Amino acid sequence: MTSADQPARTKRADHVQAHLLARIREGELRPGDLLPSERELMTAMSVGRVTIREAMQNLQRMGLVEIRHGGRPRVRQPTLEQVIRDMGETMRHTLTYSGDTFDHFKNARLVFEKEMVRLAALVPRPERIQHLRDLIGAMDAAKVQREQWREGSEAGWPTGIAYDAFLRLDGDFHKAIALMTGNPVLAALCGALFDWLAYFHVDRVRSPGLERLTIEEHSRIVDALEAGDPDLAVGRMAEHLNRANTLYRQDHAAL
Amino acid sequence: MTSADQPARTKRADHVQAHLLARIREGELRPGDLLPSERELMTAMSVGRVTIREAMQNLQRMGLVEIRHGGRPRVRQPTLEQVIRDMGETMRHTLTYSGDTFDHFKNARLVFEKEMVRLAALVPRPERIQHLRDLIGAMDAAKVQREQWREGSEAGWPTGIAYDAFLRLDGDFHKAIALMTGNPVLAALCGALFDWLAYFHVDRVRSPGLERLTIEEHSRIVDALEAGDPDLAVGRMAEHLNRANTLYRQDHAAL
DNA sequence: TGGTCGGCACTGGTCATACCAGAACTTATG
DNA sequence: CATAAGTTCTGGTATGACCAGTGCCGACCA
Repeated sequence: MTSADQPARTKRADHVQAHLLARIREGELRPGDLLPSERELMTAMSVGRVTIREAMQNLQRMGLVEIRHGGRPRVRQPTLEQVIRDMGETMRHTLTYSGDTFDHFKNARLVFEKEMVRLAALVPRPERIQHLRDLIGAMDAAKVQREQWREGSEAGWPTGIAYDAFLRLDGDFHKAIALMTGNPVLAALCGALFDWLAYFHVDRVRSPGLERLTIEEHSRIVDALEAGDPDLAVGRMAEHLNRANTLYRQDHAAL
Repeated sequence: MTSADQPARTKRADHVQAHLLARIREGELRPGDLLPSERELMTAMSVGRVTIREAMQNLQRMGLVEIRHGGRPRVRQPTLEQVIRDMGETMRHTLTYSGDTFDHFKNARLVFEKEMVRLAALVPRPERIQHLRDLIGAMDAAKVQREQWREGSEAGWPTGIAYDAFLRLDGDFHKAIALMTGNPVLAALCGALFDWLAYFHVDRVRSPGLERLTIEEHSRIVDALEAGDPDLAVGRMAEHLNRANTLYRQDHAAL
């Protein structure tokens, strides 16, 4: 794909995109710099403005530039986390309409999280353990807030996730465990998996008392980590996720 | 992100995109169906054609529709593999210019592959083993071809990977191991990791005799799998990848 | 009759121009 | 000197025209 093959006679936009990409690659345009305006690029490259726009939007979707109405485009340093997060929408749709992919995806996350907690148990640094406990404490505080929401609205669903603190902290917890491996890529992936699946989580509005259970399970995982017992930690993580896996809703629409 | 929040005052294109997305979600438009032409949608939704185009191109980037010059857009069923593959370009750039992310990424793959081979060793089904051996046999055959290429051109590099058979088979091998877990998501991820890193692989033009070494290592991994010895398999996979990890070139451009 | 070849209609791709809307810079004003 | 008003940048959209591939269908030929 993206073939920079010469015979690509079609799609001037791709040519423009490749040109700008090259200028960024070469370091001529560096993160934070402002790119020329569409009109400037238009005349400079002898193409129409729509062509420039198409190329720019591609670059924006790649996370390489940032476009704001009224201001000039800015070169951006793409982060793995950023890139992964931008897939969210697509991933959601794919998971929703790919049949058994959803289950395989949940299992893949299970495999992943088990390995994360296993590696984390091998190096139970005290301050990391304390961080995890702090997160659990925060979840305990957030529990109340969510219970209040519970009696409120039935939630206007799938139009985006109204991120409540509890859910966010839940994700942070798992991410923090992955971060104990010392590898931010693994942590980013862990966070992404959580976010993608969180969209299908239904426990936010049902299952009262579930927060307490989640907190307990988290605590026991931390205990295992602190004890430096990988197998125990893996087992408890597996329990935790397997229980949670029953709380996803898989709404296939006429498929 | 993607916030379907109401206060999204700007960007009619986003509205159009959301509308089309909804029609696909609802099942009104199903994979394989032809969408209305840009001009039809334009009049139907009372917006300019550029707006329609922007929305459609976003959907295309998401892998939800397929646009061909001269024909009507077609709804496409996005595959996890497809989605992951489309990230290739972006991922390449990110890995190239994110400093130590590259090393973390390699380590993440190491963690991942080790777990894959561990799981695979737990269920050493004979036909799977045979499949792996077949792949190794094919690599042996492809070895010659690549050695011929070696004396040829120095390779016009980074303009896309001229996929030689050996490299492809190498990726297939790792993917096949991941597939032994029975989870296609893991296999897809495995293949993606390989492809992304293959871009930085330099052993295609140097290190004569390296193919033989690769084949040997693969064989020994299969032996361990056949023996149903997870720890041994993991160890051999780790050796294999650690050796290979020295053969990536990390060309930071003026950063 | 059957197959091929041409042309027409339809589609996306691009251009040019004009205008709207948000951001930023400049200037006048208290 | 600070703030507010206004000018002039920027991207976002509409319109109409034309170019360039695709596909359909009918005419022509063997």
